[in-house]
Amino acid sequence: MTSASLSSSPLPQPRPYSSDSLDGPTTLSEIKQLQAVLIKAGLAHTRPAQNRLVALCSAARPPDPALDHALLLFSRSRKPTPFMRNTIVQSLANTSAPHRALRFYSAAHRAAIPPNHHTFPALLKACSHLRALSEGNQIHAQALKSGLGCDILVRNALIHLYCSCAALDHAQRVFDKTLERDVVTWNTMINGYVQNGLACEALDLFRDLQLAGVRPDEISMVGVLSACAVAGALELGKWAHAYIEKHQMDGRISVKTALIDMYSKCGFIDRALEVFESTPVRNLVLWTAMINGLAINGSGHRAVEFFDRMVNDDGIKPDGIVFVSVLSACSHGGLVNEGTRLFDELMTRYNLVPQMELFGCMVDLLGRAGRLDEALELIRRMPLEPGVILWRTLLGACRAHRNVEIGELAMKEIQRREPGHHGDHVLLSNIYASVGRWEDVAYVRRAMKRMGISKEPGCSIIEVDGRIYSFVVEDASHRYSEEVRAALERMTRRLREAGHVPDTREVVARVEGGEEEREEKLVHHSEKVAVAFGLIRTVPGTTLRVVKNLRVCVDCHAAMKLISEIYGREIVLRDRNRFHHFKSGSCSCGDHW
DNA sequence: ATAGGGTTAG
Repeated sequence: MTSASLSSSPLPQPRPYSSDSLDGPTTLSEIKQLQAVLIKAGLAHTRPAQNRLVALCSAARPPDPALDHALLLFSRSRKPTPFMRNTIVQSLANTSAPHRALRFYSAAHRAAIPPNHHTFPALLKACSHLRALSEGNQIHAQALKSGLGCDILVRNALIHLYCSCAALDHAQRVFDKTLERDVVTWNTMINGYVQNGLACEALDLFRDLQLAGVRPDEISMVGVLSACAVAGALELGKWAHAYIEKHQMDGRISVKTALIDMYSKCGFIDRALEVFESTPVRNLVLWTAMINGLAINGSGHRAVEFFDRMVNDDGIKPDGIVFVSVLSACSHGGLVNEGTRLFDELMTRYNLVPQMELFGCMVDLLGRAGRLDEALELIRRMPLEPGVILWRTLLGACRAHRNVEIGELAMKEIQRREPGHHGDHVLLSNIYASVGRWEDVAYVRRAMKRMGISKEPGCSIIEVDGRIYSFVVEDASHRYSEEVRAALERMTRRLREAGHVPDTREVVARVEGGEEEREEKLVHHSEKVAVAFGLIRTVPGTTLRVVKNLRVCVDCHAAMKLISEIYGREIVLRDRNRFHHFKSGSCSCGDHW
């Protein structure tokens, strides 16, 4: 094969900037041309030619037709090579039907064709995609039996498998027993922790990587940035950014994407925009990160603007994911008309079939805007069987708009599908509380107790001097240090002096507990403890950044506003869904969350 | 010679 033989066909041009190109190197028709040339030259049946053709198929875009062609080549081959076989397993593992990889392998296994150290990573990858822990365990056992259990590729794939299946203890065990770790080993474990929401563990592991004298690469840095995004750790994220620039690792679009995501999720939207504007070539994922950043930081109009820019200026076709972001921007910003327009275009202009999540966005959009009847109508008329999440979204909207009637209806639907989810009962209780129906509040709480439903403990983290401190509400005052206890007491006193009246409507305390006990619970809400800690550990005027795992309660929200005023501090509080920027006594969310 | 790890939502 010569390059001249393909010179008339349009070969993919080298990308000027990004190494994460969206298009594969070759199309199927180019592969077929090459194959024709090889046949004419009488080389088509040689091993290198067959290997090369299959490899090209597996790298082609769009992959599926090329993959079928690879399977054809394989079936017609008189003597398929292990390379062909492994490449096909690999490609099948990366499709939307990864179990085909396992089936393909079983056929070889039955024919007593031995696997090699490239077979197992591909099979394990298929299991990772399928979250198939037991199949993965079997393959683990086979790898050990084949004597390939020590191979670094196999071990890395095993770590990846266990992380994908949320079996972090298994992953950690394989990691610990892997003594000759390479950078991929570290990256797999770090990203595994991040993907399971364990940011602190991921960051600790990154420090271990450095202590072990391993040089982090771009993917290590993506992992660190994701961890910072999860934890809301801006200072560490800035450090990582500086490190990336110092070592010239900011060329990849995935690094830029991770930076945008990190700054957005740390509430530093201006820096996210700077990174975005400094990126010359943008793809869908990068745009999505930016649009989502605008969405969660409350810039609804700009999110829609960026979405239009992406489509019109860059000619990028949106997918379901970016639609989730832009529609959630619309619902937080109350942009009902824009949201409806986009939802229509989703089908008419982009030929996408809306999935459940997108109906969820629309229910949220209508519900938040107070158009509860329309939201209910949409759920009833949608072509899919509405999932529990849609009803839950509607229930949340009923809380915001104090609608008992539709709220009760939504709750019934939820209970039929998934009883025992604590948040639903809390929401219903809050709806009753918001209209003063205290007997019903008490009833819900008794029901929760009877059903043995407990509340997920609130947890807040705050970063001070590059270290992350986390505070969990469950074990109240006796677990705090003397320093934290005293700080919390002082802060509570100052709040009272400034006229803060505890608002216990959203406290789900034991019914027999009196008002005093419920007020006491409020004091110990984790975001208050984190802020009290931040107030004493940072110099006056420093912005406090807190990340909470649950939605912020009405009392904490009011308290934060007051704290921002009396202490002259900005507080950026990220809750389960969104940001609250407290400044001079008010909040960016306009008290709607 | 070719075969591994990463980014966006919920």
